[in-house]
Amino acid sequence: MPELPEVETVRRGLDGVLVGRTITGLEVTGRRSVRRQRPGELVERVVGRRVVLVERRGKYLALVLDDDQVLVIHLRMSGQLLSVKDPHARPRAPHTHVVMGLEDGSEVRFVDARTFGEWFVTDDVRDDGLPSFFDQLGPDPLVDGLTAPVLRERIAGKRTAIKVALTDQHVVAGIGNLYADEICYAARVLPTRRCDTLDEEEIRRIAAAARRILREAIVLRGSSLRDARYRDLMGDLGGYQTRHRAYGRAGEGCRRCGGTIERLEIGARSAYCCRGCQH
DNA sequence: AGCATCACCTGGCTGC
DNA sequence: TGCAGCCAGGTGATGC
Repeated sequence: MPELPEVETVRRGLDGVLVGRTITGLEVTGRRSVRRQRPGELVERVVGRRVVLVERRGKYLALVLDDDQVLVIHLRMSGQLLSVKDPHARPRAPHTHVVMGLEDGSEVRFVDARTFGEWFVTDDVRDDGLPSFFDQLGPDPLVDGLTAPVLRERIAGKRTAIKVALTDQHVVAGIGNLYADEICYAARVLPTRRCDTLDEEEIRRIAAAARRILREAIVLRGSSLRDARYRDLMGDLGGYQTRHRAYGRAGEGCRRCGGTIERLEIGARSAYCCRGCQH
């Protein structure tokens, strides 16, 4: 499940293969991957355009085109982008739903088994050339930074669990179920703690943990889990899964206090934590 | 308005 | 061994 570190890794890959190149073809074969507009409209508006910039906010990828439109891609649960240099030599993987052809003969393929991911093009952009709906997102910890005062202001007065707030893209952009657990664990705060019960020191620890963990996960090119099959643009696995301290470790020992990692449910989502050292 | 819950979707795993 | 049924979760809609 791609979150900020995985999407940022893919963005860096796309930056190398797309910027300055012209999109020579776009084939939409999946029925659900393009749903905000007719697939034919997307193809017509995008083909022939040159990519001038590849940006990211939270889990959204934004390909800024030379006519000021933006091609937006969200991977959601299982979406994968793959760069293929020699398309005829490599058969398309099952669940390939969109194929973008480039002027150098290479392709970028969108593979998405669960079909939650989506592509759409918009010309509703801000002064900085990025989609206007990005205004609805909270600060991106990597792009905008996430200081303790900013986090305090974003969660002020909230009665929800801190984990619910951290994974709410309107509060902070880019954190999903996995990194929220890792951040709460590193901050020694239970994911179930109500936002309005957190003191200054705890908020400071959460903000610091978010910055550190997301940065470290990007260095290791994201997390590839056993079931989900996240790979980067070149098809390589990430390496951060070996650093997980909470997520997916129910019943295993806590590496900090020797307690046991528990699996809880918060709003029908799993949450992993240690009651021994998170409070 | 703010918060909780549900629908969407299917590969892979569990258990009988 | 085969297969039914469950689980995973980001986002937007719906309900309270």
